[in-house]
Amino acid sequence: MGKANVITPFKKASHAHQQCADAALSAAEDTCNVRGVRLTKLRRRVLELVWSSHEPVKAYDILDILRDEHSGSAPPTVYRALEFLQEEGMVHRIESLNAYVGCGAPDHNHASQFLICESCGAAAEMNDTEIRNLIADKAADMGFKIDKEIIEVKGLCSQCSDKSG
Amino acid sequence: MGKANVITPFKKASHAHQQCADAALSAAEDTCNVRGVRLTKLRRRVLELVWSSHEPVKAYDILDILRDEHSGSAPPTVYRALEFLQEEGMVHRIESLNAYVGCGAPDHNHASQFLICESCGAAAEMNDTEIRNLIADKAADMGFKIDKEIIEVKGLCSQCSDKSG
DNA sequence: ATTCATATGTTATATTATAACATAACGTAT
DNA sequence: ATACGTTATGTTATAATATAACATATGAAT
Repeated sequence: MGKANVITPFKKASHAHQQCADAALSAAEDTCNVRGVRLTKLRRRVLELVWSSHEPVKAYDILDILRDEHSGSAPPTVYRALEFLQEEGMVHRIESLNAYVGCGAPDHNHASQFLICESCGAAAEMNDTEIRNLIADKAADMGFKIDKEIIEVKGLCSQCSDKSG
Repeated sequence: MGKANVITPFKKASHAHQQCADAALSAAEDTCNVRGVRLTKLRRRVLELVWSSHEPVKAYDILDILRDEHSGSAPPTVYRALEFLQEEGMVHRIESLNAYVGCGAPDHNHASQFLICESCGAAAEMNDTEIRNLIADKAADMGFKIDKEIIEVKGLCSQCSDKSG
C-alpha cells in the first residue's frame, strides 16, 4: 500500500487558518477566471463561509450569517451558491451530515474520500487512487459502471484520540 | 484482487422477489428471537415494506402506506421502526438518498459498500474486506480510528448499461 | 443604449426528521 | 390473576433541510 494522497489533512490546533482559507479563496478566483465562470460577491462570500473552518458547514448556518449581512437572503440564495461551488469543485457536500466543506483542489470531477472526526467535527479529504481503483475493479467485476463515489469515514482523528485515549 | 463478497447482488428482472423478501423476513424473525428483541407487528410490516423491492425506500413512502392501514400512523411511527431495524442491522440507510434498504445479513455491525444504479434505482450491497482493509490502512496511516464507513457508489448496473449502451 | 444571458430576490411550499408528552401492551414477580 | 416496571406506540407540534416558480436586477457583448 502506498501513502495516501491527502488533499486536506487534519490540521494542528495551531495552524494558520486565515492563510489556509485565503489560499483557497484566491485559488478559486484564479480557477474561475481560467474557466470563464463568475465567482460573484455572493458566491465568494459563501465559499469564504464554508472555509471558515475545517468542519463541514450547514446551509442554514450560512444563511443565518448572510441574513445578517443582507436582508434579501433566503434559502435559494445559499443553495444556488453552493450548487455553483459544487459544480466547480470548490466545495463538496458531505451527504451524511447535510453539510459542505471546502476543497483545495477544485477539479470539476474527482473522487474524494472523507475522514470525519466525530469528536472535533473536522473533515480531512483524501483523493486516493488505490482506493478508487480497488472499488472500480470490484464494481467492474459485477458489471457496474461507476459515475460517482461517496466515501465518508467517521471516527476519531489522531489529535482527538490522543486526548481521549 | 479477490472476488467481491456480495451480500445483495443486482437481480435479474425475472428473480422471484417474493421468496427473496420472505427469506429476509423470516431470517429477521429468527435473529430477533435469538437476540431477545421484539420484531413487533409494526416493525415487521415496516421491514416488509423496505423489502418490497431492491430500491431504497423513503420514510414518507412507507408512512403513506402505513396511514392507509392504520390511522394512528405518523412520522415517529416509521422513524422509530426504522431506527430499531437499523440498530439490529436489518436495514441500512442510504445517506445520499435519504432512503432505506433491506439487509440480508443482519449483523449488528458490518461495513457495507453499496452500488446504486442511477437508471433502475436498485441497490446492491457488498461487504468487501479488501476495500475495508485498504481504507482502514490509509486511515491508520493518518492516525485516524475508524468507527463507521459510508460507501455509496452511483452508476449503472450491468443490465441497465446493456440496455443503454 | 439595447439586448441577451446569467444571477439574485422573493414568496411559497415540499421533504425529511425530531421533541415531548400521553397511552397502551408486554413481561415478570408476586 | 394483579400490580409493577419497561418497552412500544399514539399523538400533537415543530424543527431542519431543500426546491419550485416567477420577478427583478446585473453584467457582457454588440
